[in-house]
Amino acid sequence: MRAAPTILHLDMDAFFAAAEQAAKPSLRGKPVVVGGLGPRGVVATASYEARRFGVHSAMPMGQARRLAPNAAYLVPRFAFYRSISEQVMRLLGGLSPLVEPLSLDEAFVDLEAGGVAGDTASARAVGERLRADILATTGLTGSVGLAGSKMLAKIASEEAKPDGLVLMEPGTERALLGPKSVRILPGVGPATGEHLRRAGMTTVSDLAEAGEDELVRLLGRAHGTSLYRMAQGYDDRPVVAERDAKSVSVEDTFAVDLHDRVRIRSEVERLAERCVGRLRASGHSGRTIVLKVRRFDFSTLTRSETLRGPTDALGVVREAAGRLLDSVDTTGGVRLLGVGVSGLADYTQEDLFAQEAEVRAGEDVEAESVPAEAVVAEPAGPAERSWAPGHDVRHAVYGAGWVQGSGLGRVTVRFEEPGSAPGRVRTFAVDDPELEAGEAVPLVRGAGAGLPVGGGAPSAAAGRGGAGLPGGSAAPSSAADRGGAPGLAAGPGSHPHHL
DNA sequence: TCTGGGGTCCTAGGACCC
DNA sequence: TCTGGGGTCCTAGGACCC
Repeated sequence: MRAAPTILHLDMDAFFAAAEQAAKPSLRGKPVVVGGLGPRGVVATASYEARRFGVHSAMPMGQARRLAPNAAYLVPRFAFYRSISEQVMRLLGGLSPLVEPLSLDEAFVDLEAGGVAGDTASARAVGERLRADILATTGLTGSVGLAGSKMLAKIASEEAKPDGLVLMEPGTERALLGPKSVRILPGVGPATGEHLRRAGMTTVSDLAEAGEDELVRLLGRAHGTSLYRMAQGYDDRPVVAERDAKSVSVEDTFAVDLHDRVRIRSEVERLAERCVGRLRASGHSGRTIVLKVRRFDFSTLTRSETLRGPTDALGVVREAAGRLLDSVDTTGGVRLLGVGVSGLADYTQEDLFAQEAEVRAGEDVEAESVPAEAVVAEPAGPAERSWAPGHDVRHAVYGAGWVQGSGLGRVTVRFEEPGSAPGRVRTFAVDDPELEAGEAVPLVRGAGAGLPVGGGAPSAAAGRGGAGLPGGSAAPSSAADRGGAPGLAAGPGSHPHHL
């Protein structure tokens, strides 16, 4: 808790949806929903126009479509968002060495450690200039909160949304916080909120009045004490730049429940491959293998096994996951499977135990020598389609555009790009030889320099020559996006945020 | 067309050890 | 020979966050 509001929290406004609107002129000012388009998809981000219809994050897509039938529904393009995120994080890095990314669109910055602000006036000036720089560099708006602690800075940025800045003057926090709902405090979700409500506490000042002992009795040691402190506006957590990953996991929800035991096993094996690909790409090995199963009725269970030493060997992880599956009853059907590795070692190391097990398992050396990238790039989920809505394409005659929809052997493309006027729509056969996957066009001319969208070779900034990227990154499939490995593998040390 | 995917942290019980 | 008390590791589950 410091005397000057020098902790900054940045939160990009409706990030995924705003990025799509910036890339697609015809969508500006219109409701846009980004999320899974399969039968079991949920909303990742809704534009502010879509929110007016009641659409919000984590809502099932079906419900969103009922509320906003005329919105544009797009599949997320993580590689594209990541490239924008890197531009933003670079701007933050110019303010301070202490930048703590929380996700692609959110971060804390310690302005005091950066020596760029020491009082209210300078902090506000830095925040406003940052917002202007972000707009100039990316074409997108972000909201800024400034306060003397992380918690208050985050609450401030929430109040600033959209496209604003709120500075909480130290000394005013208790008065500001007191009347607000307990739900604004970090760590108070639906369950804790309901728990507190049943105990008669709905506002932050209710918590402060209840006292620490009462909160600990209700919520447990850790949660109770931290909530009591937060309710008084007290929070001295430092901004931490680098945090070590603790686990790596992959999971798939299937369009229809799986019943066939053989199919379930093969899916678990494929998940193990993807998981190991990601594990290796991040330069880790791990000791504990976790299998996750969500049944037809949404009940979820995990089974784990801890090895004697860390491994990054595919055979070892696959065998362990298989053993864990043996202990799970799947009658009734399975809607989700996941494989994870935790207990990560700092670096990949030679592991005699793992190699031994590998040999016993009859692992063929060939599979082990497959590069991690190749494993990750394998076609993934059942939801993969050739022409996913929202993806960039290029037509030999009409130029750059994006997929508006496809089906019945046809694909509809709108031809426009960030700097153009809203474009018009044309329809082609899905196998039209003049149509190919395209690369994302930089949102701001000249601002995207040195920001390869897929994390591959550096590409010319404003240049959007047809075959700029190798097929792997430019493929319409979102496999590379979903894997996330290219981004992780691309910049050793330069990307403080993990996926 | 009811509920994604990737994470983090905490709790609680049992095993095991001193 | 009627019960201590910690500490650590492992497993499973749950809440929460974006």
